[in-house]
Amino acid sequence: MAAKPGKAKPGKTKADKARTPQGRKAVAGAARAAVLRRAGDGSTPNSRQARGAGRREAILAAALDEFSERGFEAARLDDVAKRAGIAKGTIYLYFRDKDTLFQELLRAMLVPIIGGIEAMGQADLPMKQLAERLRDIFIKEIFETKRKDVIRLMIAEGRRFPKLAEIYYREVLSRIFEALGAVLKRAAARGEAPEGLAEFPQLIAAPGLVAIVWTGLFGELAPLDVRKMMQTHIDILFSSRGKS
Amino acid sequence: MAAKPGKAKPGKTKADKARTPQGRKAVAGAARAAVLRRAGDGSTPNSRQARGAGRREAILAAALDEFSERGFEAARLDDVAKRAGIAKGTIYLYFRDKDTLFQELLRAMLVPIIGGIEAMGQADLPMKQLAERLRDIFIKEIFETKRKDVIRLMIAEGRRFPKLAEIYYREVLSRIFEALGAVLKRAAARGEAPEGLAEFPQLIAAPGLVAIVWTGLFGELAPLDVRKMMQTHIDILFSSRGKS
DNA sequence: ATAAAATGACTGACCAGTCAGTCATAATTC
DNA sequence: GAATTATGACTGACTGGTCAGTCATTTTAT
Repeated sequence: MAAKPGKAKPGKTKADKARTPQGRKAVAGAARAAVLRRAGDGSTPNSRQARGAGRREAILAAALDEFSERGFEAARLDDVAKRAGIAKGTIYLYFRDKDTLFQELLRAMLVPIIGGIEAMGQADLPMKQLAERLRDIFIKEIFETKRKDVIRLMIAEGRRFPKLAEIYYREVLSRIFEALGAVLKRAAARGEAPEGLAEFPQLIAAPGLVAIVWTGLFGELAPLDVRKMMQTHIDILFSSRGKS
Repeated sequence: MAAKPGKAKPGKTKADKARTPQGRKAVAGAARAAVLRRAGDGSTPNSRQARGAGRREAILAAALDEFSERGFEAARLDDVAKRAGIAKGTIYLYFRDKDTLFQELLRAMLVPIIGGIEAMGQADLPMKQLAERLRDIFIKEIFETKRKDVIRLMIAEGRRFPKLAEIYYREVLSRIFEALGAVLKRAAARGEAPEGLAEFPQLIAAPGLVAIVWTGLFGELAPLDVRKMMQTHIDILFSSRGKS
């Protein structure tokens, strides 16, 4: 958060040229070649656009790793650049500043979550099976991917990005919980879900939150069998005598 | 860096006196007077000792506010000092560095939690009542106090302070969950708690975690009736047909 | 040849931690 | 008990290092 442009005047440039360090040129050139090879290694005789798109992806991926390893404040953009195999300045061709990079990262990772889940509200499965499928999706699509790190980031830093929290709530959570609430209400009418649960869909999601927070803090210290925990939870909520 | 007097020797003092900057003296004096007035404003004709004790407290209180408002990295010790009504240097008389201050703060706030809870394992109440009492303790002693902010801090920053996470796990969580597990096992034997729950006491605590995280992120946006949510949870876990 | 993209040295703000100096209080002396 | 000296809690200007963001220059694509 420092913006003190000042604006250097154009004009005196000629005089400076002599100062350019030469020794470095060769080295830098080599490193650069490697980078470019990497960027284009897929196959396409990389057009500008293709490369540009790739860059964005690379930056976001690197940023995710750095941010989730050190947190927003402690993460250094130099490291993000290094990890992405580019120079720091390049980041600024794709993102206005550190804040923007962070927010676009979370937004891009979090919003797509609804897709899969919202659709599920439609299928009219028995509640327990639906819950089990939900659990599988959670484990496969969130817990075992980097999305869990994104959620961790949201939890850890969300407070200082209220706009981000709002987006996440509006575009993701409120929709998921609304769908869940509807499903739960129907299930309760059929006697497949406890009364009152529909009002607090958070209680369905709670073990997921526990899983993410616990493994983040005590993962090595005291591993948690997440699938089993969630199964236990489901059995308690949706069947007096669970089958499996 | 310069001379290293450690305690100026008596003798040459006279000569130096002239060098003392004057312009500052008056200003500094005034500021100081204000500080001292504030420090002693309670009533005690502040003795050295009494003041010293108060300072530590004041620093910890200020640090809690700053840390939980901005996070560990972004919090500035100058602001902590300002909030505590002291100078930055003073912090270093009581804490080695920023890390230490942070860790001692969390440790001091978190460890005492066990006291109340562990005792409860003894009383042999019906499970549901025990759960309700637990919920009341949580709401009164954690959720409605600054301890919830401390837990939030632990969640947000704990990953980068593994030693702290370990202490928290060993000295607090493992004990609480062990006690809870035992209670749940007995309750299950009496038919008052679902089988399997004893293995995952985290499931009892889950709504508490939800409460803390939710209110931190979406508190203003979508308030959550924490007590009601927890009651719903208890009713589902511990009675087929809840009474209230 | 020209434009667009990328680079990385550089700048300036920022902040943890230091330390020489101050001064209220305590200890000692007369 | 008044005057003198010693103590150490407290201060805040300062240092050294860090890092977000800029921009003149170089590289690449067309």
